[in-house]
Amino acid sequence: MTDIAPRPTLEAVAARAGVSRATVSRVVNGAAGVREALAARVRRAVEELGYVPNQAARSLVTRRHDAVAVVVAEPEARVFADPFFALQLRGIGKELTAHDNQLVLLLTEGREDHARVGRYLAGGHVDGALVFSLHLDDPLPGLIQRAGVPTVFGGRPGWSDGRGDVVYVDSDNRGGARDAVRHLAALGRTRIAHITGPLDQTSAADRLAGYRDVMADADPALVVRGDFTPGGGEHAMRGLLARCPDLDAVFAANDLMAAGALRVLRAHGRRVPEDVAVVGFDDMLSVAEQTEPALTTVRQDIEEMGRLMARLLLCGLDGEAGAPAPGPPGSAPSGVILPTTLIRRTSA
Amino acid sequence: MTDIAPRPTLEAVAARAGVSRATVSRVVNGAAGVREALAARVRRAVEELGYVPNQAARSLVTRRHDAVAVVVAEPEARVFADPFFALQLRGIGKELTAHDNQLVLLLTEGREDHARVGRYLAGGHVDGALVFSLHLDDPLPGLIQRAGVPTVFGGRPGWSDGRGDVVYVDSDNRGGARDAVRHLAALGRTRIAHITGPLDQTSAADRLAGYRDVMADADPALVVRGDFTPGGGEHAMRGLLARCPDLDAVFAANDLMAAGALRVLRAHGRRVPEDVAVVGFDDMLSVAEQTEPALTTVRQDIEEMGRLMARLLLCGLDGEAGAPAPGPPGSAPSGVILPTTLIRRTSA
DNA sequence: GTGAAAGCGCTAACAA
DNA sequence: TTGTTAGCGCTTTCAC
Repeated sequence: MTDIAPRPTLEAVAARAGVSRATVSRVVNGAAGVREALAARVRRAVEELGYVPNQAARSLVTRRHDAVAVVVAEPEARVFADPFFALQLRGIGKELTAHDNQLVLLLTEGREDHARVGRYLAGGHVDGALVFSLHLDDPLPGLIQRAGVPTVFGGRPGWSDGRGDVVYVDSDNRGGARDAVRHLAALGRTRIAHITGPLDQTSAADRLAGYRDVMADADPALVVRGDFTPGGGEHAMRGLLARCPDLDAVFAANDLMAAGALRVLRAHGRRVPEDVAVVGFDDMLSVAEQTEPALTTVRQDIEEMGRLMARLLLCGLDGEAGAPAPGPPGSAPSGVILPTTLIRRTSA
Repeated sequence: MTDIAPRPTLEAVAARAGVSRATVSRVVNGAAGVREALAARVRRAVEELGYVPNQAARSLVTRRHDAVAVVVAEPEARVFADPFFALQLRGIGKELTAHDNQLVLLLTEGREDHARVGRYLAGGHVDGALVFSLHLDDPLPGLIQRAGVPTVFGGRPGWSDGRGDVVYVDSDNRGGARDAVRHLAALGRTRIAHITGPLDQTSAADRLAGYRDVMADADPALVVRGDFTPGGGEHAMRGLLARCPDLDAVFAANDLMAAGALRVLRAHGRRVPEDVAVVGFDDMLSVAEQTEPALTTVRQDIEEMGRLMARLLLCGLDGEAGAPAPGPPGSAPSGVILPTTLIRRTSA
């Protein structure tokens, strides 16, 4: 611990420099209109006293905190296991830092924590929030809305249909899925299966929708539900193989499940891509490049998503109360959809 | 974004409840000495108005924030890749939450960010800091000390020799290493090699010291430097095999490197544990249980370390200025060392 | 038990 | 250009 040296105040600096508090404030905040001679005196006093502005006092009057909360409604274990978040966070961090904003990471490990997060946001600690991983029935959005904190969501919120002004950033999950399935079809595959993610997440639902866009009248038995984990992918693949032994392609809703599916296919003696072509989603390099064979997948620019979320939030913050997105004023729910690209490797 | 509804103040609640601000404050903060009837009226007013205290105003007077910063001086990528941090963070999070404190995660990606972190801490946003992953030459401790923020370090700081009042929590790296090497010796091994971590981290240095405690006059060629990564472990193992083909045991300074060493040993046709016994350090389950053969290793209770760090910090915070650790007042550098245990699996 | 009043350290009109 | 002044919303003596 450290000695609790009473930190010098603006007042003290002013006294030492022989000026008024207002002048010191101007210098400290880089406002124009202070004669250089005085400014120098002030800066020296600041230096000598080791003055650092009291943020609480400042925030009390400016109502700004230059801090943004990132809320991840997901148990920590998953957050840290998933390179997805790491990348997204990096994008966010870079953008925030560039605008001199602090990133405050709020972890929640279960529902009990949501109230705490709600209180934190409502307490006016931060200027805005970036919120991830909402499931359909999540109470957090409600809490946040009530807290009145400007928010940008990561991924299309499931309930965006109902409510009004929702800003979010998402990948083109549906379009990407369509590309993946079309690619398989172009390869001449006709029995194309789909392993979905948990359908209470819009990303999973949208990818399924993309699959259906192309495979409008496919055998329903070809669609099986997964959970975005490798184990889930294995399980789903086994089920698929049992029900539809004649399948010749699989589109998995993410790379992790595709990796699981690949293992099961091999164990069952199916060659990839000769017998069964496989496409994933995410282009999570640590997975997609390591599988045997390397995975053809749909790439999304995750870091850019993060950066964009931060930019959108900051930009809305600047524009005062409303008008967050660059869209026309009074425009409806504004989502920004980032494009995806199919990355061809060897699995399809 | 959301409409900027002017949040109700204490004043407003007081007016609505027909009492003074002081009374509302008392009720809101759970202070005793308010007649139940009044308290009920106040609570109702709070409810109706959706009142939430303005933390900036509160902090301005109380000088408390009920928030603790966790500073990880490590590129984000590593933080999120390493289950070590996840566990530690979980421990910290649990303890902080239990005491109604917020965890503010400060990520740094390179030296440029250190100044920003320093400013943040000095700005009085948090009551204290938990700091990790310091390398020997890190400038952060200096910044933090100057910021005058109570701090607990994760892992023994390299410079603790010089400065005074440093509180830290660490595993018994040296003792654990001794146990590991003694175990190998007890198995009858005599040519016991050691793959170290980066020696500018005290954990690595301490483990090396433990190895030397037991192998005082071992062939220096048996010690080779690694970097805590699997690749580093492989590289080190190859070097070892080339220099000392007669080695019959390896103690790696962490599980990741042990896993790499195991791969190389297998590639070279050495059987584990028959020809070469291998021991790791950490007991990182996702690694140690997955290796072939399963890894004998030194376990440290990482989550407990995190919890303890938080407890120490909070406890110091309560005790006002000084006396952080439970040690006698005026006691020197207080480090808390957690015990380790050897976990026997099949590799040794 | 309850209220009145004095700040916490800062910014932002407004005056000078 | 610089200083004066009035708060920001809250806690906390100190009277009542």
